[in-house]
Amino acid sequence: MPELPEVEVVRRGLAQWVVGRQLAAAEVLHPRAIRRHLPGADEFAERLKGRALLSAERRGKYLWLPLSGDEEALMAHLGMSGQLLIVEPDSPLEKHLRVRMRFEDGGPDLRFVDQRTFGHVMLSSLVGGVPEPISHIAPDPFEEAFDEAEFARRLKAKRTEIKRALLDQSLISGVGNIYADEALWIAKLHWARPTWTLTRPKITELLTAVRTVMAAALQQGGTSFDSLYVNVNGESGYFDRSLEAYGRRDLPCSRCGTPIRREVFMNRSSYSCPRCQRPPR
DNA sequence: CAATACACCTGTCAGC
DNA sequence: TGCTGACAGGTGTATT
Repeated sequence: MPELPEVEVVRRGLAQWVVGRQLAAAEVLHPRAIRRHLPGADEFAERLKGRALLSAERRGKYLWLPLSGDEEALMAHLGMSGQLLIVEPDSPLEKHLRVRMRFEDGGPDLRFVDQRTFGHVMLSSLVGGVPEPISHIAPDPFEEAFDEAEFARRLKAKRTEIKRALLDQSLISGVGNIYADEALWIAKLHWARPTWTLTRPKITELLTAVRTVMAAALQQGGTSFDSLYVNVNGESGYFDRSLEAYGRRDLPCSRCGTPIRREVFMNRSSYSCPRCQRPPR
């Protein structure tokens, strides 16, 4: 479940179902799932044993659960197809189960399931409350720490296109391919618009669009085109019905009726309205 | 330094 | 029916 709204849906599920509980055992079923945990699977499992999960935190698309004891956390990134599921301990093992965590209370497992294995989990120290491996990730636009003036300054200093900048997690985190296209559609900006030509008011408008579309998506439980994108209980979100650009090739723009076009940019799809979002000269 | 191309995976679907 | 190629919500690393 990848972009910010979908990850936030998962964070809320974790806060409800695993925070406050004590881990009994962790089992790594696929080494690739912990490839960023350099000490390896045995150390990962040993270090988790007996630790309590204190809270559920998120920055952009990264999740972490601070642990009792030392200043460290269980961190997760869902990649393209990762899921964190809460399931009864006796329920059948999922086909793509990568890491299984069991609890002292005998209650539901926390399972990391990931078809494509682009996601990962690891243990990491906390630096200023944030996992050390994501110190290079910028705050997301819902955080107190997000500095709009700083974002605007860095954006204008770039020599690249606006969509590439929106997807740059070191500039602003949490935005992915769907919500980048949706926010650009709302702000009537073409994906190729050079960052340095944007005025400060237009940048503010774009940021408002990013926050608006992500907040709306969160209210609908996120965007789910298929069963890969589900909350901790396996349920889909409904925001796909509200998308204005993404995935709507040849369908009429809701503002002007012009068919939405699909173009390839950065080796992935970009959807936009040819009339509302004029390409730069 | 900054910007870009590519690799990393499994699965589904359209077209032949 | 296969088979092939395109495509899928992301990001770390290597290369310019």
